[in-house]
Amino acid sequence: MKLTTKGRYAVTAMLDLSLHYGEGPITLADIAQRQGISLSYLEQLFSRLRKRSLVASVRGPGGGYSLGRGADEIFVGEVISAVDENIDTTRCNGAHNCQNNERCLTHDLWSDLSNQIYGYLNKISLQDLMDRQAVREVADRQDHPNQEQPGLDVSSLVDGSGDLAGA
Amino acid sequence: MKLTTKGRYAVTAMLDLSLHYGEGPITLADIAQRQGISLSYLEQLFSRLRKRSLVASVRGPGGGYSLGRGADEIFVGEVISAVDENIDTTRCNGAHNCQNNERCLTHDLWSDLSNQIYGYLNKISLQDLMDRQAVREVADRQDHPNQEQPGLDVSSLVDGSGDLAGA
DNA sequence: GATAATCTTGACTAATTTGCTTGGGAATGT
DNA sequence: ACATTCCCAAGCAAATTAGTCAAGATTATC
Repeated sequence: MKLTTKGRYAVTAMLDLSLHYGEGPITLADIAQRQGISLSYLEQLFSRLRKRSLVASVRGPGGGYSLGRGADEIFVGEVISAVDENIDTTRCNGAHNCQNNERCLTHDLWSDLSNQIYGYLNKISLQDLMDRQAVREVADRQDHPNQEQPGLDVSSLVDGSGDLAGA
Repeated sequence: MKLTTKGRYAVTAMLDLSLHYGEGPITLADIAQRQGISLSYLEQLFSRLRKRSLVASVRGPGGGYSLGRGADEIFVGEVISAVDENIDTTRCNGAHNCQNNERCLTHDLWSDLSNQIYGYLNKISLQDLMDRQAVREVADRQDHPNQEQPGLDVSSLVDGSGDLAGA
């Protein structure tokens, strides 16, 4: 289990896709601009995401990428391990051909933790993240009712259209 | 939150210290040999661990390092963030001065996840890892009573000293 | 006090990974 | 045809990892 900025980019891009689900294929150029990631780097990441069928692609004009499954069926752990995919085999591979028992034991302790983290991340779906965020925003608004919501509350002051009620 | 081999080395070394708790100070040379990490690299890692008082040091002959607190008071998240300690400030720092709202939103989603992972790791102590490992080993032995336990069950076959009963 | 063991610090370096660029394709809607 | 998009591979600069080397500081022991 590894967790670096590379994985963050991948998860961020997948979240971007999730947020635009239903708008048809999303081009990498769009994601690149929105998330501030270089287009070619995204291409590399999506090449790996596609191999794991975490995304589906449509070529040609009007083409782009969309989620390979529903946002509630794609888990953060999958996304991260898709782009990490290293042939590392951590020194003491298999954890049973060590030099001495002591070393094996500590390695077991680590791999135990690693498995825990991985299991944890494989329970969090993209949908979960979006849901929790939505919940949190509502909670924040209730906690700070006086606080300015730049670009949002202005319109509700100008007219009582209430187009934010459902958001 | 970052999770790399660097953090793994740090956690592994701390686990090594935990396993030898009560034997007085442990030298880095010992850890280096047992865990297969270079001495100088350990020195760098322990320099940071010491600054966070996760370890205590004793100089001179017979000196070495020991845990700064009890193994049940040191959490994996602390150890990892101690050695990562980067001045990164992820592009969109503070998450509130972004170019557009869209980008901010996705970054919030990521930082939400990052906080979750961090919170998770900060609940797992070194003691927890050792305990769970011990529990798992017992469970394994009960699940596979016939299976050879190399280096362990031989002695119990030879004599009935039962020195493993308490382990 | 001399000596050896050990931590402490800093500068330097090789190897690897990240993040990106460039330059070409291949597919496909218009 | 043409523009738009995915696809792919080579290469490359910057950062990070992992390690070496060298010089000290502290302290137990002889």
